[in-house]
Formats: sequence, C-alpha cells, structure tokens
Amino acid sequence: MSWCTCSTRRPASTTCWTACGETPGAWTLVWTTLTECLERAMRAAGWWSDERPARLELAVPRDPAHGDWTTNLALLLARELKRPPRAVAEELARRVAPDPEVFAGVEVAGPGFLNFRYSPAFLRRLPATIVAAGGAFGAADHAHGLPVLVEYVSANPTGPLNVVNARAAAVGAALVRLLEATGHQAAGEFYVNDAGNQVDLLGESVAARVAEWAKTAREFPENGYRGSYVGELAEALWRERRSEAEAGLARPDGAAWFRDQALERMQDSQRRDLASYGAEFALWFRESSLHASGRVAGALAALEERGVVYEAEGARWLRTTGFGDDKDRVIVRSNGVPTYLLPDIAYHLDKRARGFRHAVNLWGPDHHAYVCTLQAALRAVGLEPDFLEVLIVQQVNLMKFDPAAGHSVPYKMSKRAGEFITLRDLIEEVGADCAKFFFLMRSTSAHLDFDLDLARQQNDENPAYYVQYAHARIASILRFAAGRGLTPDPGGTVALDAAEEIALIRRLASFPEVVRGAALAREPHRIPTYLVETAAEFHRFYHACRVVSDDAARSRGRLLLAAAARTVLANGLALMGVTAPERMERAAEALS
RNA sequence: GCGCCCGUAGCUCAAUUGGAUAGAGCGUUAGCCUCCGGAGCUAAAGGUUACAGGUUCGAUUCCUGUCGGGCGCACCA
Repeated sequence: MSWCTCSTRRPASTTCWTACGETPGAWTLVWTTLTECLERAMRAAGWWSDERPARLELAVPRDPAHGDWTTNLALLLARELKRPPRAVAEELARRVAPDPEVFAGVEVAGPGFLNFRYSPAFLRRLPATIVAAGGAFGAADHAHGLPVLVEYVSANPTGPLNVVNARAAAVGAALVRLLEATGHQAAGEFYVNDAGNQVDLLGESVAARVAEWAKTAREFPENGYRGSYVGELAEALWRERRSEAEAGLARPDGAAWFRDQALERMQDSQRRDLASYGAEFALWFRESSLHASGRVAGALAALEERGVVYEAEGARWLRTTGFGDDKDRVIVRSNGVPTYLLPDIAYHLDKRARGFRHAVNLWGPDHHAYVCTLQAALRAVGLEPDFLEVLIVQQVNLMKFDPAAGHSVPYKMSKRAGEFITLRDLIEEVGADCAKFFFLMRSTSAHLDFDLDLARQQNDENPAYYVQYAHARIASILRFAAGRGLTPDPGGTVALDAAEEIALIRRLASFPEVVRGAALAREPHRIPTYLVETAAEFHRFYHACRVVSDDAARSRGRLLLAAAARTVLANGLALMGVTAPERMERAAEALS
C-alpha cells in the first residue's frame, strides 16, 4: 500500500482529500479526518469508548458565523460526565489538533459547540482542487463497495407507466447514483410481476380486442383492461402476426400466446419510456423465472425447515408474528397456489444469494401496509433483520391553474376507464429534465403537488431552469473569456477574498457532505435544494464581482472559481439525471 | 375500529436524523442593465411550526392525547 505524502498520511488507495496533488480527482471528506481528530482528542482526555464513533455528529452549520464544521460532541459528553458543557468543550478544544493546512483553528461557542473554520490557504486552494477532481468531486468511498440493490418502479406489465411510476423512476435512478457516489456498489432492478392473474387478464383483454378485428365473437373479460393501449396492442398484433393471432383465437388454450405477446410488448414499451427518461436498469427480473427455476418451492422448503410454517383452514401460514408483523400470513392457498408473499420471499433470497448485502425497495403508497409483513417474512426465513429497507414513494397530484378559482386545483383525469396521464404524456408535456427536477425537489415520503402549468413555463417562474441557467451562464462566461485569450488560473494562486467569493467557495466545499447526507438518509431532494442555493450563491458572486476585466490575473482567478462552481452544479445535476446545458435558448414567447 | 404517511409564511415546500436567530420559490410591494446571458440581483412585508401536555442544556424534529387531510387493512399483486 502506498501512502500519500501530504500531511494527512492517508493510504493513497483511499485517497487524499487535500489539494496535495498526489491523487488528483480523488476526494475523501474532511469529515473523515475531523472524525479521527476528535477521536484522538477524546482518547487523550480519557473519554473514549468504542461505541462513541457511531454517535459522533459532525455537521456543516446553517449559519456561516458558526464556522465551516461544527460538532455537539461536548454537549453529549457533558451529560455522561456530569460536567458543565462549556468546560468539556474547552478541554476538547485544547486537545484537538486539526490539520493546520486545512483549518485555521477551533473555537468554543454557544452552549458548548466546537466550531472549525477553514484556513484561508485551504479556501484559496479549493477551486483548483474541485476543477482538478472534475466529475469525481463530491464522491467518496464511504461504503467500501457494499453491494446494494435498489428495486424501483416494478410496475405491473399490464399498462403504461403512470405519474407515480415516473416519480419512482426519478427517485430510484437518483438513489442508485447517490449510492455509487458514496462508495456503494449499487444496481437498479425492475421486478416484473408476470406470473399473476393480472397478466392473464391483460392477455384475455387483448385477445378480445383482436377478436373484433377477426370479426369473431369473444367475450371481453369482466374487470378486463379497457385502456386505449389494449386496442393498440391488438391492432399491432393483427397487422404484424395475423396468422398466429387467428390460430390463438381458435385454440382453446390460445390465451397464453396473447398473454406472452402482450407482456413482451408492454415491457418493451415500459423499457423505452424509462430509457428515454434516463432510468436504466441493470436487470429486469421476472417473477416467472422464480417459479421456473424452483426458487419458489425452495423458499417454501427453507421456511418449513425453520419451523415457521403451519397449516390451518386448509391453507399454509407463515408465522410472521414474532418477527414484527401483527398477524400471520397465508403463503399457500387452500387451492395449492402460493400467494404473492412466497415468490416475494424467494425473490429476496435470490437478491441475497446474488451477493447483495442490502436491498432498498421503492414502493407506491398503496403497498405501505405490506412493508412490515415482508420484512417479518424475510427475518423468518433467516435474512439479516435489516436486509430489506422500503421507501414509500407517495402519490402525485397533478395540478392545473383554474382561472375561475384563481389558483391551481387537482387535475381531474377523464372518467372514461383507462384514461390517465402516463409517464410519456408527462415528458411530452413538460420535458424529462423538468419532470425529474420537480419529482426530486420534494421529499419522497410526502405527497407531491405537481403544477403542470408551472412546469411547462419556460420562464423565471420555473425553478427547474434556475440551476440550469446558472450552469449555462458560467459556460457562457468561460466562452466569452476564452475569446479574449483568458483561461482559468489552474494553480489557484490568485487570492479570492471578496465576501461573495468566500461565501461561494465555502458553499462549494460543503457539496461532498451534502452528497453523503443525501445518500445516507435516502433523501435525494437534498441535492436540488443544495443546487438552488448554490446557484443563488453564484449569481450573487456574479453580480458583485466582475469576472472578466482588464486585470488578467484577477480574471483568471475568478474564472477558476466560476469553473469550480460549474463543476459542482454539473455534478449535482448529473446525480439527478438532469442535463447541464452549455447554453439555453428561450422558447418563443408567442406560443399560446 | 386498527395501522402507516402528512399538517411549517396567502400558495408549493426546506430546515444537515435533537442544535445556535425556522429558510427558499411563487404571489405582493419598492429598487438595480453604457459592461461577462435580466431565465439574474437587492430590499420590504408575511410565523403561537394544527392544538394541548411530556422528555432535557435545547423540540418543527422524539413520546402521549386531540383535531384535520391522505392511503391502506384479502387465501388480489
């Protein structure tokens, strides 16, 4: 193992976070070294205990007056030690020795906070560090390659994707990127429920529509799928595969052909929609493969071996009570057919068997009652208690402006069966970037009011353009400067000491911590929140500090800072799956 | 009836898992372009964080109860 030659002496493989130049493009958080620094101080004071690290809290304070990093460690210790918090803080402050290349020092403030402040030299160096790191800035190896499977969307293949699927797709894809950026080995997966009677029903519905083309009598199934896409599927089959379709209608067991055709085509359609939306899945996992490979039967055997299955009322029950569920669940019906729970167990055993150490599932609001059940079932079959983590993606209310009411009201979808707004409609209406930005802007667990009119507007009222505009504006400045032969100062040698310059640098410095927090809390919305604030910080800098001026040295220094801001904005947008445009053109205002 | 999510400025939402003076956008009002993109910036106004208790140095955050909104409560998936 090689070691970085700078003062941190960190193993080069885990990368050095200072601008020492030994491992450019690599960035380990200040967080890591501050944690170690506090650990040493506690050991020196004799206050160390092994469970301490898990509780150690470091944060970037809201108020810049409180420094660049802060910890409430002394306040927590004071309770255990039964000593005044200020006294504990003072003693810790005497013993911590933050790297002088990075921190100007530590101060005790308020009831007993320890506040750390970056050194001027570190701040001056930072823009060059960020630009050198490029797309890697913000990423850090926190999880050491922990394999995590994120399952999301997983819509039934019986119809087009809806707006909640669109929200889940935006959140899931962002989560995968966030986990990768924080050192997880993350994979996205789509679970296809192709084995239930829903798919049979779709097949029957399509067959009935094909029969209309064939002028054959065939009853449309009760509760069949009546959306216009069923008719379109039928027409496509009739035009492209007429002889097979006719044979399928004639045979008593011909429904299977329609089911398989409908399934393939629906899945292709969903795959195309999601790909155009930037949600790529490493695997589309079919439930039917679990049955075919014997894994469902295997799961049942594993459960029985553990003695958590019993018979009652002609069915077989899983004793999920005792593992956190409030009642036991049927896994094999009295007619011998498994319920959905059993393949779900088999599926998660398969996830674990494929090497994933953790599973994150994104489910719609109608499944939240099932969370406890499945988690209990997985514990019953012997998986780690916290193997499965479920995030509920809450519902979306599409809103439209109502002139009569004077404000936006929920957009009423057509009452006709099967008519609803699809993911594709939404992209055509407001654009993929805008849709993703709006979905990611809000906390996943909260209901979302999606204002269609606002999202469609290409003007200053649309928050989605604000961040993109800042990025495009920086690109424009760099183009303008290049035309005058000015490029960013690569060495970061020019002092940037205007208040707006320092405020911007400090904000850029906190990006890796925001990424870490967003990934850890599974809260992608922290990224757009941060980016909006960062864009605002940049605009303030832009208005206060003329970038390209007659002073070439100063111009190059400010160009470097602008380039660093662009790097952070681009990296944040990339995490969201939103494009970072080099230039933006306003659409024609004349459009109705 | 039971369970889960939510209740923060007129509206839509933040608030770094219990931290310091609760912040943005939209809307309202008043300002800022001889100059790098005005899709921008500055400022004002707007709050008993639904309500009542509790836990502690400290609560929008945690606990209990009440009110209000949403979603679930199958041998459907």
